[in-house]
Amino acid sequence: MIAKVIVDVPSRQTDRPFDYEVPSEMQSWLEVGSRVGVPFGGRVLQGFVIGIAESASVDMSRIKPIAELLDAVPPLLPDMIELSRWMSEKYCCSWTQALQAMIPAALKGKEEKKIGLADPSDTGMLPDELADWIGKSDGLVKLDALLARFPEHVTAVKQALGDGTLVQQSSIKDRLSVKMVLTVFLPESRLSLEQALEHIPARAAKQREALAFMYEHGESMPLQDMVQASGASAASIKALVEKELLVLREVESGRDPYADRNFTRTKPLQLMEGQQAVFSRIAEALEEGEGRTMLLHGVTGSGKTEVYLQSIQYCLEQGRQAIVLVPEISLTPQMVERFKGRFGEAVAVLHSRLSSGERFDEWRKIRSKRAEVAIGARSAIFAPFERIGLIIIDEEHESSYKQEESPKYHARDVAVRRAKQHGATVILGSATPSMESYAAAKRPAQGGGAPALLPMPERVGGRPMPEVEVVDMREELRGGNRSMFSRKLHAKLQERLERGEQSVLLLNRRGYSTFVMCRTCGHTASCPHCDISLTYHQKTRVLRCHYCGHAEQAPKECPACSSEHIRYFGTGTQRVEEELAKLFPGIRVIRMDVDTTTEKHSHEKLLKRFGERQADVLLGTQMVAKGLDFPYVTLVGVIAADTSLHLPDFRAAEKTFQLLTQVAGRAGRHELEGEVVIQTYTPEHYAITTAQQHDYAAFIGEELRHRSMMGYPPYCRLVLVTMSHEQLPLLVSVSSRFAAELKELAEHEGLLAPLGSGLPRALEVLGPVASPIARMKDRYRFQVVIKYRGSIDASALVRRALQPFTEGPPQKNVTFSVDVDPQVIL
DNA sequence: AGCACGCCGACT
DNA sequence: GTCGGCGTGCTC
Repeated sequence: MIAKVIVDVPSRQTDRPFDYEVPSEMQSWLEVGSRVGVPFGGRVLQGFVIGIAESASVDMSRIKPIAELLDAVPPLLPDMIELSRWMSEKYCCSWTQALQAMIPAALKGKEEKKIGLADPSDTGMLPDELADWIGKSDGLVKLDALLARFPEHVTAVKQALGDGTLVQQSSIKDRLSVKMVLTVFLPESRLSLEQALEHIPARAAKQREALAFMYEHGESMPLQDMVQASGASAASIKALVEKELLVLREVESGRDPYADRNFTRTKPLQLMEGQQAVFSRIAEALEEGEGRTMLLHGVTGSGKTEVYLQSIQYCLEQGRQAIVLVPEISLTPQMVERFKGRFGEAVAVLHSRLSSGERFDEWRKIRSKRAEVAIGARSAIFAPFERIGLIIIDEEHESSYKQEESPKYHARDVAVRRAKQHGATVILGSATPSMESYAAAKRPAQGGGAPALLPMPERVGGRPMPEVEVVDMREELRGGNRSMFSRKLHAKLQERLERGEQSVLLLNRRGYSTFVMCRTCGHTASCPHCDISLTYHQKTRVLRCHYCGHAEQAPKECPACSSEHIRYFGTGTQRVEEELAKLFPGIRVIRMDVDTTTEKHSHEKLLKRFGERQADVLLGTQMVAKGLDFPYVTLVGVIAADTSLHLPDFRAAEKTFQLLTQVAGRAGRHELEGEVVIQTYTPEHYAITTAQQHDYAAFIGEELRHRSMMGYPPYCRLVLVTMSHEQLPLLVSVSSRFAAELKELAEHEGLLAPLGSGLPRALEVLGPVASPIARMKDRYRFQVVIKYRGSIDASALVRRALQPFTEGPPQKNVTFSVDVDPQVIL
């Protein structure tokens, strides 16, 4: 029995199956999808079994046996092997990268070398210390631990391994990094609270409080939580520990963060007419089970989530499982609560804030069939279910569904593919669908029938869309108002303050713009290794590069002209905050931006405070636009709508429209009516006028016209190839040779001929040109963009064009990075 | 990706 | 005369 194994080396030369003999004792356990440890080029590596065959495809004498089987239950299912193959082809990544993306990080095994004496009685020429050390730990010791302990004996160890005194044994060790958390316990033999309190001085009120709190709460609690919840200081808890009234111990970090919470079970709600119509269409598709994709276009507040919940219910009743993808940012405890409330323990939650152990636990819940619904961010699309019936992608237009590291997959596209394998239905939900999805849904389906578009144009309860006012800031300036607040927004904020209602202010600014500039000569601090400005971190007064991590002290004087007039440009939100404080003395503002949300959970904490009405204004960047639902928010203000409109990105208008629509939907979701004020310098731009009217159809009409004119998606597709090297001349020559190779291949396939009647070609190769970030980590970067129409397999073309550069020996140090369907090309 | 095998400069 | 530099080539 021969296993075809993909070995964990992400290089083009090893990106193919290798044959291994399956030892007889493994034969009944090993399956397609098993994870194994195999000898490969003198070491042991992790690999995935992608196939099982009777005989090998190379000479038997070269074949080695599998060293170990790493899991009792294969972490991958056969359909996922096929999916990973498809991914590696479509996204031009190695097969092992695609496979690795599908399983939790905890299952990324690494080789661990151990050594021991070949003959326990023969220590050969080993120094005594070494022999003692090895002898003490009955048999085998970790090689790296030994070398760390006796760095001076490296050569002796090598020699002993060479002459056979020592033997080496390798195995694959999972990196199940377990986080330990300081936890407070009640002592096992404990006094009653009354008795215990007698041991505490009467004046130590904090200690008494803390103890009482602990008795009330139960057995144990993480120290951090205890401090927060009881208001006791760590010092007073320490005092209690010293008195042996409490015990402090390190325990494995909170597995199943939701285990101790009681979710109130909810029943399906009565669907409104609009919801019902959509639900019936989904139920139909679920009945058919033909792997259809449908676009649920529902305005904000139209009750999409209830439709999701009932569709999932329907799917589960069919005996199939469901996956729900949401953008990371909206995967909040409230969101989780809605799903757990309906489906209880059958829900597994996967998101990046879990520790790798917690993630692994949730994943195992799915693999062992204890969960039937998986909800999570992008990578939850790989939830190891066996019979998927429904995949829901909420806010499908969100760019976070695209992974920016290899494999650079788009969860939406992977979902469509995976659904085909399972005959599952895909629901793409959004108030502002992406151009790609909308165009695809409008296209007549392959099998004919109605377009796969499910509209939900009305809000639940017939609540009106909020009134949106657009303020022309040029007018304000002409009227002598040089503040960043228009008179209208100022007046409305004042009103909210007087009425005790809340406001959300959005400073529409993509990326981080905290930089340093000399006001005398205009010099800006930039990274010495990358062509990019350094980001200023106010707290530490450090300038840092986002790409390579380079950090330096913020200068007191300009390095170029020695001027002391250095301007620190804050996040922008800081300036708005200052201005708010000036205009409305005593106003309580919560600022949410990269500066205030770096710490874990800070995001949730800030929102929680706002929800508890501890502030009048929530001020922030993009992140305030997503998924908030606070009943007392009756005003949403956009400080400057056009900041993202004029970026050199063909999606700038789409992103702006989505953001404005999204943020406008935050107002007046409950009894109180909401108002929205958008400030802009280009009030006539269609992205702004259509957002004001809540008119997606008008926006998309105009935007599609532009895209068609300029030849951008969805009228074509793109592949971005970025090459990098330390030496510019070499990079220039390699990148042009690559572009030439592409053109030659395309020419040969007849793709470069004009399509006739003045239409452009089926495929164009643009570049090479310097990348937008022309240098990163001391490497120059050039890019080539492939623009193509129709059903050309551009990935295959790129892979073929890449061959001479990866197989041949010359200049193999030029690294190629391929991004299929890139989010940004400029 | 590693690690081994293989041909040319500064050291005991 | 040897140790070791990392250039190319293979790994079932």
